[in-house]
Amino acid sequence: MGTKGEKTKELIVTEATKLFATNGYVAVTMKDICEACALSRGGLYQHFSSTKEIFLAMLSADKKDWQNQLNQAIAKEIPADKLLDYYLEQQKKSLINTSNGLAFAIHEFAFMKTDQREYIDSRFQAAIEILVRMLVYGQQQGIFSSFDATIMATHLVLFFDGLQTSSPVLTLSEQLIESQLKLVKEMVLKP
Amino acid sequence: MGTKGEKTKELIVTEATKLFATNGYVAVTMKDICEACALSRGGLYQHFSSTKEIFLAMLSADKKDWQNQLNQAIAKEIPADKLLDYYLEQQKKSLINTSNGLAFAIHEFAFMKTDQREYIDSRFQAAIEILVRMLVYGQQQGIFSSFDATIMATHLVLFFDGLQTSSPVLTLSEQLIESQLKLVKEMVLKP
Amino acid sequence: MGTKGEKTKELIVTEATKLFATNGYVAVTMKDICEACALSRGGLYQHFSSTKEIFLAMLSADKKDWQNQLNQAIAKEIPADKLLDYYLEQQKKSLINTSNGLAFAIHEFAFMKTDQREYIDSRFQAAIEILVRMLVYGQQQGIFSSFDATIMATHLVLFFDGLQTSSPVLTLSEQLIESQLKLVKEMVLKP
Amino acid sequence: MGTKGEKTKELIVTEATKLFATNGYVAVTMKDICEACALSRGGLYQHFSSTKEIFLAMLSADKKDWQNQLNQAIAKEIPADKLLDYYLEQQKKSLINTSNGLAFAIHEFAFMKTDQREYIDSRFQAAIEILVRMLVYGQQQGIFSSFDATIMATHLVLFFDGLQTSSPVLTLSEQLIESQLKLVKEMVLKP
DNA sequence: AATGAATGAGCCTTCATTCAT
DNA sequence: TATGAATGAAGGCTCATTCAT
Repeated sequence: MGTKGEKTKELIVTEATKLFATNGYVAVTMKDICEACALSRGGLYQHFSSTKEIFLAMLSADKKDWQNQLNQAIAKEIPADKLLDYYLEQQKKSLINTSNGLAFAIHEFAFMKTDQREYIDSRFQAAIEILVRMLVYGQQQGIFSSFDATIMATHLVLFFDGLQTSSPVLTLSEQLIESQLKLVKEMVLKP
Repeated sequence: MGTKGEKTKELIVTEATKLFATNGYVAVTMKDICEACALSRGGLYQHFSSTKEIFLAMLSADKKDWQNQLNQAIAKEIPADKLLDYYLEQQKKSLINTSNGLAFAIHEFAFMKTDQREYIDSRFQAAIEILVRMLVYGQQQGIFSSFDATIMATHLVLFFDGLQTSSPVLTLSEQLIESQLKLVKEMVLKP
Repeated sequence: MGTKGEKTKELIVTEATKLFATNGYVAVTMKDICEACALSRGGLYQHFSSTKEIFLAMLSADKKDWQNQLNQAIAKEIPADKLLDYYLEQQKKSLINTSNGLAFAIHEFAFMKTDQREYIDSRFQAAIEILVRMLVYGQQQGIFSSFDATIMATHLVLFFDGLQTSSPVLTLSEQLIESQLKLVKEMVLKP
Repeated sequence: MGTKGEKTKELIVTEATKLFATNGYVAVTMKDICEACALSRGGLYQHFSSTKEIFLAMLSADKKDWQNQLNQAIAKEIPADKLLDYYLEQQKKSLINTSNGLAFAIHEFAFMKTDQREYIDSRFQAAIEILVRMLVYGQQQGIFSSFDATIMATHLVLFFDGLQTSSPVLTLSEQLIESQLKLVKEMVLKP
């Protein structure tokens, strides 16, 4: 039922997420988070003792969102081409979202905290698995071209990763994004 | 004839590059660079007054390398498929190179120093242009599939960017890399 | 009821004032103040983030003292010649006070921080106004000579300013000071 | 006949004087002077090994100017009231001169370098002596009021010192300066 | 739970000064 | 004489972290 402590924790993660999205991982200090939450030093430390902890808390919350997205889409048994559209739509949305620095922050986190590599690897694998499931599903329905689903999924994950990570840094036109999404569709769908 | 000052500058850029490749951009301090060069604080500051300056010096040196690579490959008038192989080979090399954190460091730099966005944009555009030239060349020779060269080039640049940036973070198997390169070849070459 | 923070702030201003009086404005570093207060770097910075801030805090405290002096003297409705004596006495006191470097420190501060000129101007004006009030008062009582009160007040303020500022620098004999005060009296009082 | 070395020395003193007048004494670094003279570090140190040395060189050059001014005025045997006018005119000139920070710089120097107190004292005495000579001369001519010449001279020197030192710091109107000069005249001249 | 004062470490930056050339 | 590379010391500032209240 959400004790006060839990609410504060949520507040912290929410505010910190904004900061990470805007400034990346390393640049965010405990002090920044204190200020963003209007919390004192001691108050913050009561709940988390480092930005790393907060970042991890954010990631695991995020993961659940991902899984939910997947579950919902699969549960609906939508035709594969609609699923693809949905997937691309999701990617587009988070590309356009201004505060998309999160993708970058995650990279940064992974780079700095080598001890978290396993965790990052598992996220990567999870992203691929989801796509594989979708691609195989489309091939079974005869809608998608024949290709090695794992290889293609990996390709797409890496591609979108590049796109997401570059988006806060490069000026990517709406048109560029559209044409890239169209290309992906052509790669996946049967001609 | 290479004054003492110029030599020191080169030394600094060289040592700093290693540090950036290993630790990313933000994590490298002027102090680190001092130590790596066995130079005193003041000695370093005589030549560069911030890591940003050093990073930019490194980038512009790097840019020249890129241009040289292009010029050499084009000058040799090699058949398009060989050129593609060469390109993929280059990508693979820098993927396997342990100190490939540079790709990440550049992203980090771009993210932090928003005032350098133009510069980063121009690097991105330059990378695409090179590829476009190669792709069109292959299409003229009838070796490459018919596709919009600019869109495909953009796709590949973003994909390899994702790959390069992820490589120091994820455990990418040799096999995974190979299969991805093969996929790219299939996308580009006529069946 | 005087929180710990406020007490520390007062301590800082007190100690810093001593340092400014002894060494002038520019020569005093945050480090010096730390040491004088037996406070760590961070501890000091919690309260003030520059010597400028501390100096301004000191000045505003000082200003109140001035105003109080004025109020007290005026409230007592003392005859004008006694008021003059009191004023000269005050000047003499702060001349003899060893740590009178404060007058110099204020000049130095004003010279360095041109953005504080308004503040310094207002202090100058305030000093003149106080004197004008006293001089007019004495003229109304028929005790002071007839002169333009503002011009004379300005003259005296500048003169005492020169005297105060010079006193830590020049070896001014007791006798010299006495004769100067006597001269001022002759200038102001009716023969 | 002005060797190269002497010319460089003069250049250094000239440029440094400008810097002192603008920034005061402490704020001027050897580096600043190097740059102002377009001279290398080593080049500057060849002639002077500290700002203190340069400042002293400047002061002694300045002293000669003062003496010359005196000699010229005295030699011309001008009536005392003209001499007074001339003196006041000189004061006014240097008050209006923008770069009048020199007066402040000298105070600062005196404050910091307590070991130079004797030197500063002698300057003060010299300034008084000059005035005394003038005042006595005027009294002998029956043009000046009767007052203790030494005391009045001291008063004027301190007053103008306060004025000169305050001028770069306070916004002193032309009118204020005029009225002060007039007051001084009234104090000195017979009614 | 929360506050905010205090500590101490670490990096940044600027200079005076020296020295080989 | 003059150059400019290099040193090292001094001070500035910001944080993570702890602790008494």
